[in-house]
Amino acid sequence: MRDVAKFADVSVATVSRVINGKGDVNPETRKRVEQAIEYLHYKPNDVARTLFRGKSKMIALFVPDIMNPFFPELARAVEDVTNKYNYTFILCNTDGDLEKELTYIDTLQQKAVDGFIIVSSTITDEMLKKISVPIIALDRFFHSELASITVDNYQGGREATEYLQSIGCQRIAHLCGPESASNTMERLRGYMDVVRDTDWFLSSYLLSCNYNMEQAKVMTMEMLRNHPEIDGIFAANDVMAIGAMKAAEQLGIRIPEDLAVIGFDGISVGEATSPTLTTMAQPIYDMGTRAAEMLMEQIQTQVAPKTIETFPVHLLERESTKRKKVAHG
Amino acid sequence: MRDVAKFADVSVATVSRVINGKGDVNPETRKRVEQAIEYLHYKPNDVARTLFRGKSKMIALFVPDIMNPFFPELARAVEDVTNKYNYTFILCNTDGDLEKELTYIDTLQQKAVDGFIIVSSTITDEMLKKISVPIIALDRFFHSELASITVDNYQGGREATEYLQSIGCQRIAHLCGPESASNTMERLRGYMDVVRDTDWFLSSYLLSCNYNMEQAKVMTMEMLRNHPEIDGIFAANDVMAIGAMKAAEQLGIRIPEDLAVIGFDGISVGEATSPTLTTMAQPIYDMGTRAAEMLMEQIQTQVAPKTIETFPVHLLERESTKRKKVAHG
DNA sequence: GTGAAAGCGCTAACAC
DNA sequence: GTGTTAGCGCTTTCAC
Repeated sequence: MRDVAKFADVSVATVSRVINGKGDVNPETRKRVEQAIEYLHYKPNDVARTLFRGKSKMIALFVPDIMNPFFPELARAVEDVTNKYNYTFILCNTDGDLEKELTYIDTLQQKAVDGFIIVSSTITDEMLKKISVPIIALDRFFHSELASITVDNYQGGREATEYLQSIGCQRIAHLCGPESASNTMERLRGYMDVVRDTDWFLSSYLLSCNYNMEQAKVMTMEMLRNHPEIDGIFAANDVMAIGAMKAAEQLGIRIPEDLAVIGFDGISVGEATSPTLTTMAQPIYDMGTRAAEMLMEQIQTQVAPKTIETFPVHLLERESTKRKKVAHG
Repeated sequence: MRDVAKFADVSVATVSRVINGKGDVNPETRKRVEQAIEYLHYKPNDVARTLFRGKSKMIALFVPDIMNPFFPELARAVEDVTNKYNYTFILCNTDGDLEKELTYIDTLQQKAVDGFIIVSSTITDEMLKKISVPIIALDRFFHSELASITVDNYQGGREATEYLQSIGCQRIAHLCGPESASNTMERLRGYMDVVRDTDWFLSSYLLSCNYNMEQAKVMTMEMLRNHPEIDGIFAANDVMAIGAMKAAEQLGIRIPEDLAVIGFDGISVGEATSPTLTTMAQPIYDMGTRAAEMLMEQIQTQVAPKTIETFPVHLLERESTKRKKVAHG
């Protein structure tokens, strides 16, 4: 910058004015400075700016694990928005581990990140207190004091279950995610409200699986052996639904003829399985976009409106439930 | 920091010494400073350190698209290593777009990132010249002046093709990736060296598909219609292999009985399809780890040894090729 | 319209 | 063993 100033025969202050387009600069001077910048290939040092401003134009996204296909799409959406605003995007895998989250928070705040978007089941007040910049909860709800973007998980759980009924399923099991995650608990509630008062419901139709495919497969296999009467499975995410389908396949149970399977999320892998997976699709990319936009707004305006936004889910009917509709009941 | 100094009744220089463990500090003074730090919850400002040092302890990974399941695993590996070294990890989706890459390079160097790991087919000398920090090419080779981590793509292509022959395939087609990518060109060369001199090979058995599932499906469908004699497909990545399987399914062609399919990469989605996908598996996580370790080393030692490392691939035999072995020829 | 100078928070000479 | 100070590269009052 000093070089530029010298070259254009002005002071660094003027160079700064030109770069930032702030303050009045004589058009001729401006031109001279611009040429000097061009000629010297000058690029402002962002670190120095950050030091002065206390803002880095970086935001971070915390996800439990990027290897679950749900999250790359979310990450992609956030990155696209941050690019639009000329921000830099930092992705952090937390493994759902509070320690890791806390470490990331410290490190990143020392680097003056301007905001956080967090997918986490382990958000604590301690954690929130540490964070002095805007923060948005995504995919999982924490409490009403924290701005959040989620889908209507309860409604989704309900619809998925009712849909299985509507295609003729008489015994519907549910694969639930980890208890700590608010989203899966809501989906469970939706399921329970449909099945609780039926004459067939058994508590052993309810499996707790940690959003994990391998585990879902093993547990489903055992359940289907003990309960051959099950003719429908609602899995709380697509990855578990795929595990359930693998289990059925291994047991020689046909999908969808003997057993209908519906997942939750709408990840594109669901199109790659055979049969393709019916699912309650979330508008994943839109949610990521919205969360990022909201964060940008909070960063720019300095106000945190604690908005709670809930997106709808929609039924994506594919092969794993494609039966002729049957009258039932 | 001034607050800490005041509180501990020392100068900022001493505080700095304590924090960095450099220079001699009287044990008692040290203790006092440490207590002050503790008491005031002091965290050093990393931006100021970066400004002074010219190094940010951040590295960036460029990938074409995080939504291809191959890359999350790579990204995960890199992140794990950067965490180990207390570095911060920045993920960038380039969409294979040179403009985006160039923009990222500028932005990040202004933020003083310490190194780059780049998965790209569009690396240019112009790009390399812009980068004044260590850089490693991953998954795709550029030229011998640039350190790189790849697999033996030629050997993999060869083995995949020979394997299809060994299980009795008589007419083997190949789905190729984008011409600009060195990896797919090598796989193609491996395939060609096996089939070129056979009496059955036709140039129309060779399809160019851009690593894209939808496109692979459409093109495979057309090829299988025109060439019902094809009984084996080697796809240059798993995503295209899945597209090919979808195409076969839609045409009522049975896998593996009528048509054997082998992919390349070894992404875990290959286990979720049915039939599960046979593939030439790359040690994805190891490659990511190695690239990151190599970068860390170059950053620390300031020397760039231009190492070219080639990892082996191995055959992962799954259902999409599970036939009884047949004598042939 | 432009320049001089202070200061963002830290580190590394250099004194003492 | 510890304090003083210059300076990393930038922005922004405050004079002129």
